[in-house]
Amino acid sequence: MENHQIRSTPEPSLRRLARYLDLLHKLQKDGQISISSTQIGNELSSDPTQVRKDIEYTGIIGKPKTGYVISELIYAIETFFNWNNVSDAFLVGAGNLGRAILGYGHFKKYGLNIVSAFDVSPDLIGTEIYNIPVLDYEKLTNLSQRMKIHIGVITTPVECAQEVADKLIEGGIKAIWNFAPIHLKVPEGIIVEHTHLTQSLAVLTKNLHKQFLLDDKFSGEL
Amino acid sequence: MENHQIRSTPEPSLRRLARYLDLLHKLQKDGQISISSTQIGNELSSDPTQVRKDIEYTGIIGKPKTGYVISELIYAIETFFNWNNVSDAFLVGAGNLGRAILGYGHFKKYGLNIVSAFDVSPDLIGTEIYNIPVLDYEKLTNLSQRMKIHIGVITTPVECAQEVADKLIEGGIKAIWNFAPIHLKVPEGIIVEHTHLTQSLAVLTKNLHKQFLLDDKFSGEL
DNA sequence: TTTTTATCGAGAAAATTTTCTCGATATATT
DNA sequence: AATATATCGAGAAAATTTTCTCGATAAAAA
Repeated sequence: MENHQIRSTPEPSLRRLARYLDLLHKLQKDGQISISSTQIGNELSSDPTQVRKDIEYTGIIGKPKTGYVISELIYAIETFFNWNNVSDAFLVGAGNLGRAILGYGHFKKYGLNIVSAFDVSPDLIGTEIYNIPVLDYEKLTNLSQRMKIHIGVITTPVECAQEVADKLIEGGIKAIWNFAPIHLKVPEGIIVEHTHLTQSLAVLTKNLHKQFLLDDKFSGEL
Repeated sequence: MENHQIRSTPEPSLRRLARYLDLLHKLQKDGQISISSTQIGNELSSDPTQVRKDIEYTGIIGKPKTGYVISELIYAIETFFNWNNVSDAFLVGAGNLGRAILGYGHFKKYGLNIVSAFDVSPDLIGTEIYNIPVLDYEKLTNLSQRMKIHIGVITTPVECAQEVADKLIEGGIKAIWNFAPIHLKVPEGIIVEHTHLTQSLAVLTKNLHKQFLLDDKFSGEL
């Protein structure tokens, strides 16, 4: 009973694959037909071998000398992430960030279709944001059960995030994309992806700090 | 000339440290005085040894049996990231996402103070968003030079991101927080932190997919 | 047609990150 | 005061991820 898990793709590879996809869409628009790992590496400042290893996870096989056909590679990555089948999702918390996410119309290309937003504010309930209706938070559990929604996006203030998560799970949700800066406690088998911007800021400021030290200027200030 | 680099903190550790800080602020508000790596591990479902290793990077030393004094640990993490010294920053692109970031008032606690936003839209120029003035994009380079701004946040559409980055660098910016889904080409020594939500979505959907397969339901659909 | 060149894929090696182990020690309990 | 307990920090071991090496091969050039 040691290790029966499926050999799963490393998380860094998953993140890089998403970036390759962005690049591929762009190059395809520019009319390019095929691409090598070397070129991807050049474009994204990463190592060609690593690019090949990442791409291997999608199952596609390239050709020596030419690399991969862009359209096939796009299809392989999308299939790998199952982004050809779009999942409906609910978003809870129609504040600034929620609004920004509702306004970003491209998630459908990444398998996510937000069908309703929920909020407690009477001013918002009944309105539409970018054609997505804002409904009463009280109806969340009932609706997600009836509509068989599997993904919930939490963009509420941190104080209510755990309660919202509980409600979502009660309504049958399987995966939560959490933007509130709190670690959600969820039962086994529920997926949580925690996206908090201060984490990125931590990396940014630390690197900036390091760079300043390397530059040997500013050292007095730091 | 092999490896003269400063032994730098792993990026996953940086991200985790930011999460510890969130937790510590919360527990401090609840009146707790000290905390052990075991408790942090329980709260965030991570390994106590890993928590200790992460915390070691900040230089603080804990006590057996009791752990760390929360206020001291907060101070140590903030100092580690240099978040006690707030840096002024510019944001370019006052659309949905830009607005959301301007509206999130807590970045000051994480060392980032956005002093102005920039946009090309005449409707926006001259207005204020959450008390932050929106200025004409044309004035970007000039102002960032004069105000000695070192950090730029890009929340424009993907098409203009590279051009904006070039302008920011021309204006003397050292670090860019990029939300546009494109790999920016920048000269050596410029820090870029690329935050793109589809990367998180990649991880989320892949895990969800895997979970569904484990559950052995839905396999027909997938 | 033969040679050259660019790139793939696979396995090995290196580097990094996480997890394990354990002696030391501060606090609580007997 | 002596004993028990929880936790730290440091070094070792394990696991994971990245990078290197190289034979095979498809396309282009000679």
